[in-house]
Amino acid sequence: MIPRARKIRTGLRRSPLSKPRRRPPPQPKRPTPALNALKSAAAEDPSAALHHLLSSSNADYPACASLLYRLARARLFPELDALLLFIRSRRIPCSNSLFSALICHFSLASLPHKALHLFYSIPSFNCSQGSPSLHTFNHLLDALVSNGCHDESRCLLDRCSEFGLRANHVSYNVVMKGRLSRDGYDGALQVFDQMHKRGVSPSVVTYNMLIGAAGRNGELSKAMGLKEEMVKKGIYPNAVTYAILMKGFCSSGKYVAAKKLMFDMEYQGCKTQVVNFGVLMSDCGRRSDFDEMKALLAEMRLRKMKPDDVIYSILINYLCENGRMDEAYKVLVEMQVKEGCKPSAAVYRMMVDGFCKVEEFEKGLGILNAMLVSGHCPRLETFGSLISGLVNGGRMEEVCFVLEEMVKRKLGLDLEEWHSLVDTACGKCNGSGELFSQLTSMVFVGGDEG
DNA sequence: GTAGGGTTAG
Repeated sequence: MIPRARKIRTGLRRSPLSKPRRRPPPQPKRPTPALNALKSAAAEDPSAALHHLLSSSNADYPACASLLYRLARARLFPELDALLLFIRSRRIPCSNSLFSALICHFSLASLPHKALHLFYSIPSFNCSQGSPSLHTFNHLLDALVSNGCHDESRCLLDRCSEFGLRANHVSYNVVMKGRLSRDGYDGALQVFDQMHKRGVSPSVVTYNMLIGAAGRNGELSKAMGLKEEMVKKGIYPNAVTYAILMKGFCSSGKYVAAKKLMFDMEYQGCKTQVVNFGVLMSDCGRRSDFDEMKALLAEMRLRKMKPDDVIYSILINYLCENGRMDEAYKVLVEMQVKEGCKPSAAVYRMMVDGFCKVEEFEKGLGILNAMLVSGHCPRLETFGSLISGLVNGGRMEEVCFVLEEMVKRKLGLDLEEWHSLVDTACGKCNGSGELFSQLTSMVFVGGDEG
């Protein structure tokens, strides 16, 4: 498991086929000390990098954009606001894709109104198109819908002409997703009708959402009927459509029918993809049918399909849930060696939690180490269960290692967790003062624990 | 950009 530095997205990558641009003025060969300071600060602390940038004279788009992304990822929103004000006042040119990316970050941080505010302020920036693009608009709709602002999203959809935009199928699909989550199938159907009245054609995604809703309601013939309807309209089901249908069958306990559909789809002119196997694998996992899971993997190999990281994470997840940690570990190694799949944070989490569950805390610690080295950060709960396990086993050196890693990541235990940790440690070692002081010397890092 | 197997998000 080789650690790899995470790439910083600058939004500046150009295709080799894109037109050559005017050559920029020659740059000095050696970076200035100020630039060096900025670079090293940016590598460590985006907030420090901001202060350097605001006081530097050569703040250009690349520097600003990469710092904006870093601040957004670190969720340092006050700093991000300051940088946006700076970019606006300096008339630094910026692209619509930058605004889209920031809107997505605001959405993930549950700040839909911040996303809305940024969208409205786009014309005040030196933005390449001068106004928001349909892409940016659709991202904003999604930010609202994903955060439960259904009425705002519908309102905005009706007002798109004010921004010089014409809503497309994606805009309606996003709003339909919102209605589906709030009002179910019938609500979604209202958006579907509205779409039709306004002359926007449904897409395969539109139908996939309706089919999914029908399947979740257990209305399998309705789901199949929708598939026929789309074909009649010349909208062709894709592998995702079949995956959604198969999932419907599985959730009604019809695994065999789902599997048959996976074979039938090929005859209906749609190539089976990994996602279709994923549906079957998950259903087998829920029923702890590991033999069938193995058979599915063999079938994939027979078809020369490469199991991806998700397929492996399904398998590992259920092996861990069933306490079959030796097998899970084998699969973890196999996915990396045989397929070159990099385990995701989720897979590492499953493995650490799985080892904790069977009380093999040292093996859990080994996985945690690999996880940290590969640049993933465990959840607080994962850290917690590992620590309490190690404390129970009296492995204080390891506990301190884990606590130090938490401190590095500004993760803190709350007061209650500290109490239980200290209680356990003292209980284990008859109130050993040394252990107690080792533990309490760790800094409180949550900020307001007192 | 929106749907989809795993999920902490990407």
